[in-house]
Amino acid sequence: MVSKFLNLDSEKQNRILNAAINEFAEKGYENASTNDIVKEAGISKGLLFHYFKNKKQLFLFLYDYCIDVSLTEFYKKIDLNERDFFVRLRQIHLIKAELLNKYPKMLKFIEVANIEKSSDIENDLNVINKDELENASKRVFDGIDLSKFRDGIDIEKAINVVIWSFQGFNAKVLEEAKLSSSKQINYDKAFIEAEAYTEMLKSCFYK
Amino acid sequence: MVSKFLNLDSEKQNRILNAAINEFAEKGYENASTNDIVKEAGISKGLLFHYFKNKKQLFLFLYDYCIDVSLTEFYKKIDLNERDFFVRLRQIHLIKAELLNKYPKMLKFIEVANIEKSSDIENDLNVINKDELENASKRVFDGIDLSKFRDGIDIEKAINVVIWSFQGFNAKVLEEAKLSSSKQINYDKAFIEAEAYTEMLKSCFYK
Amino acid sequence: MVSKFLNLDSEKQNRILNAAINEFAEKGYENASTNDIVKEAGISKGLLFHYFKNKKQLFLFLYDYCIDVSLTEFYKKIDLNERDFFVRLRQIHLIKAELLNKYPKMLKFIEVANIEKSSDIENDLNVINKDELENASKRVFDGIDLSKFRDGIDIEKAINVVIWSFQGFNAKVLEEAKLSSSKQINYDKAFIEAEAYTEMLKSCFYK
Amino acid sequence: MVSKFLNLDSEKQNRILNAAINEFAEKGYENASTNDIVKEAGISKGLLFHYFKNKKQLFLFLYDYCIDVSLTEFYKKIDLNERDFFVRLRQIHLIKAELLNKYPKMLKFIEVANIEKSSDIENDLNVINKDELENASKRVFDGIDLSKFRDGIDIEKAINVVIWSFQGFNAKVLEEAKLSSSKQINYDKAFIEAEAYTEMLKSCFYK
DNA sequence: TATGAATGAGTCTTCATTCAT
DNA sequence: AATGAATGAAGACTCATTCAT
Repeated sequence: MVSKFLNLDSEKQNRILNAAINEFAEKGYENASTNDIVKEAGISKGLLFHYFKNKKQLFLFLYDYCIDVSLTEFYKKIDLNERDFFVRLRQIHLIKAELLNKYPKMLKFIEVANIEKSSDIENDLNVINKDELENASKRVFDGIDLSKFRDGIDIEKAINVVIWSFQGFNAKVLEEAKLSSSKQINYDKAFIEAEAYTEMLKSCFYK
Repeated sequence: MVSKFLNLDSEKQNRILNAAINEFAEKGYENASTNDIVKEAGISKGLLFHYFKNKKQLFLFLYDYCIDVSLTEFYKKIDLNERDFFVRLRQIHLIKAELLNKYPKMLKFIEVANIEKSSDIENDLNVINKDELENASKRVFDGIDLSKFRDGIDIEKAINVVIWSFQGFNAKVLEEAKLSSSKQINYDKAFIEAEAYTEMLKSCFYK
Repeated sequence: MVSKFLNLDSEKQNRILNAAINEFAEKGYENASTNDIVKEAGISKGLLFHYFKNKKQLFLFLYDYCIDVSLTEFYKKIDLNERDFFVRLRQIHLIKAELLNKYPKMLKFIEVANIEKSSDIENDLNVINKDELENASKRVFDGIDLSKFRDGIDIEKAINVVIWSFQGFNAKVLEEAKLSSSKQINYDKAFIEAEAYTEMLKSCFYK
Repeated sequence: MVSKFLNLDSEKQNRILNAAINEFAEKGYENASTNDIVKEAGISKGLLFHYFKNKKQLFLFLYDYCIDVSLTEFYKKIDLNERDFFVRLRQIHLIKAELLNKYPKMLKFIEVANIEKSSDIENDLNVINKDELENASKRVFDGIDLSKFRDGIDIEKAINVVIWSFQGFNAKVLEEAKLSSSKQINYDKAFIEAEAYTEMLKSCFYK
């Protein structure tokens, strides 16, 4: 069924893909309207269900697709020869920002999908989650130069602390942007602050 | 209107409260069914709308209610005389765990509400968010003994790193539980690990 | 049941009466809300149904009541000694205008009731219609001096033509007011025009 | 949306049209039930709203449709070469009676629509009213031979008197039928009476 | 392959009416 | 007499999904 979809000329394929990703990203699973998707994609009601047996399968397919595309791009861009952990981490964040720029809806869709509460979806998502994302986040730190870390330190934990710190930092930046009058991220300020955190954490965990 | 509800005998009040919190926590705003709520609460269709003029007002009331109840309990339990940051933080997490145990759906509801995408809800929620929660998270660290922090360190940033680290740690514990066969949190292991993180961070930031 | 209502102190009686007449006049039978009536009257839900077994009975009672009150006032004001048909007719219209001023909702209610399509109501209304209004419209022209009419004319038909003409004229005045910018009746102009019609019809039917 | 409806095979189109006109004519706008309409038309709930976005749009469409159909038929039948006012007027009433026979519900619907109090409807109706009906009622008396009227008479007023008289006469005939045992109009008697009124008015206003 | 008419269970909400107090 | 909590059928409308063409 889905294979039929993959044989479509890519222009139509993309129209459908974009329309659907957009709709789900904007409204979440339950609230997204297949009606609006076909309208936006310029195809008929029946055709969508010709390619995807139901809304759920469409959603799950899109999730797979978005993960694939973004991970592929991600690994294309990352420089695994860079062995310094903090430099690598900064790289990762920069690439994320690039992807967010290039595929804003796609990443929003992934985020929305991971939050999705609809019991219809939740279970089936976890399966893919494990297989695809888990080893992705491992590979991302392959080949890091561990000798730079202070002796006696639990390196795994240290790495986690750094990663979590930057997760938290990102969330803070986003939240501040949302509450600001301009609703815009102040990238310069954020970058300077990020460097300060980096220095602090480096002084904690590096020799 | 809501005042009518508050005059109800508390048994029925609780049945309605629990049914509604449960439903919203499980399915989110849009997908929650007022039909299912009344069925679960064992009341008639009309009665729900006798107390709450519509689904939205019910949701907003519940949000207020849940915030109130959990913050009240939180401040009743927290010992603001404890001035050590790490001890205080451990306290906070333990209280959170307790509350999660006592009112599992309530906290899930709050979380779900804060994520809610439904444009119907989003705006009205932010207002309450800011006023109530913002200064709550400030008070929680009132009276901390800052003299214990290493000289020359940016204390605010250090505190953020610790908080974010434990946020990440908690998420990891939950995720691991979800993927485990037992679906249960292994509290002993988690506690030991948490202590290790605490020690590591203390050695980073404390004198 | 209704007799209970009539024993009420007249202040409360009036509050209920006015609230109900108002509501029905404004929204018609089906669309009127008993909820709004009790709210406006400042009484409880139950009390209304204590006095009137249901919405229909309330409506029918009000119809009776309004007909009674307005007819009573009407006969109190009309001068049955005036024997000239056209003078009497002018009198009738002036009294109608007075009543409309004094009891605007009441007359609007009667009008709305007579138009009412709700099958629930329609039949039961006709019964009262016949008994009460029929002989009212007869008495109104009691004692007219028929000798003033041209010989050989069918007086009944002539009278009908005059009555219908003024009915039509009134409707025209109202319609013009509705479509005008001020939404107000231009009474001066209307009066002059009415006199012209009167003269024309007099010259047709009078000796 | 409505265009979808117009492409329907006319059998089903008519089923829907008749069911809806019937329901609205019988119960008025607010009280009419879309449930009953689809039941009567033998279509599903969803289909009605596939063609008409809501109850209001359906009602407004029907109004347009009914006006169109009845005016078209009316002008097809009327003989604008007949220049005598009274003959023309008789013609008009005969055609009305025919239409009433052919499309009883349609005309009742139009009447009901013009009376409609529902604020939802009232405004949107007036617009169409003015444009369509106003100049219709003018054209209907185009080309009347005014030279037949008595000199010195206000012809416009005279015409109004005649029109209003027959309006009143029609209402009387209908009312009498409603109150009669047979509930049927006695056409023979009505015709004779109408002729008598015609003669009387002719002798008033014609040379 | 492609269409879009058709379905009907489901949505939230209203409202006249009842009844225990 | 008076209250107002409680009912549940009915209201308009939505939407994923099917199917004849």
